[in-house]
Amino acid sequence: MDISIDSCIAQLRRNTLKVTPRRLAVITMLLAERRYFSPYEVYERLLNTDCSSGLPSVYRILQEFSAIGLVTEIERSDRQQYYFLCKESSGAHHHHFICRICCRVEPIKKCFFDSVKKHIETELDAQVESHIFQLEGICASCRNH
Amino acid sequence: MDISIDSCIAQLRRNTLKVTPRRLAVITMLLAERRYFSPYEVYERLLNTDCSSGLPSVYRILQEFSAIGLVTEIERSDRQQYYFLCKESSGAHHHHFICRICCRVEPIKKCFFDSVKKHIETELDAQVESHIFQLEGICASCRNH
DNA sequence: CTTTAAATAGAAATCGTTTCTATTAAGAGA
DNA sequence: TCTCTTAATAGAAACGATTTCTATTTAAAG
Repeated sequence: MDISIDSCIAQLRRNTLKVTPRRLAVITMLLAERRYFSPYEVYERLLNTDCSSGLPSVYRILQEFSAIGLVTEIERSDRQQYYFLCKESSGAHHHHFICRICCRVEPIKKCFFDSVKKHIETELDAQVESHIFQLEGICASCRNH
Repeated sequence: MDISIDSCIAQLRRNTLKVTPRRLAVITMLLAERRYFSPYEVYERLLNTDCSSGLPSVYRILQEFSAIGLVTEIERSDRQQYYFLCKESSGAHHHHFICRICCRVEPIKKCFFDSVKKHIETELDAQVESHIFQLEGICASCRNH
């Protein structure tokens, strides 16, 4: 099943979050452009539209969306918040590739962690519980350009 | 070669950083306990010693150390700064395992990235340039307890 | 419609981090 | 060992991302 405004609305309802114009505006924006945004960028984009939100509201909306898995947070070296709407909406564990040119994010279907976990646990004699894995580079579209 | 106060001092000299009591105090502290610290924690520990530093100085010292590769920064979900002194001082690319109990950090000798890079590049038709990889769990010492 | 709890605005606070300026001290050279 | 230059440090202040607070508005259940 592909992600759409309707599936997002359904996800809000499933989590008893009200379907408000501001929330829809944020979702619509994230759906239109599949890249990551800072809360301030979202705020800026919605300014001067009929569904602009205050900056604190944007923060809250994005945090709520993140809490229900509607959006995903990524890691950046500036240690600030960035969110995007992942096309891999199934909720299955996966990782992301971020294009440093266009800031779009691609899900990586295969997680290689299981195959190396045992090696690492043996090497360290530790119990590995979680991992962070994220890739950066240049995406197909930006390369052919 | 193992890491020691002397090898740290040599590294300061190599990078024309002066060997000051405050810098030595930070190094000594990080050497004694191989876990990660926030700048504030370092500041706190040095308070009421003969080599205490102001908080801005601690931030600067840790940033300088990080810039010359003497300390390493880790990622945490609270998006704040944390540094530790890695026993793997060779400078070769490697990753880290963080114990969520004792906050100690272990280097992982083998990086599995090269073996999966091609798979990912083929899957995405992208050029992968860098990656973040970090593990968390319970270390050997904390498990046997 | 009414009602109620959730959502939002906007101001203000918070807090990790950085900047600024005056002072101190490391260490190179005499 | 002494002097001098420049880097290091202290402490106050600023900064800026994020959160909190309170009053107001609104979604949506009944």
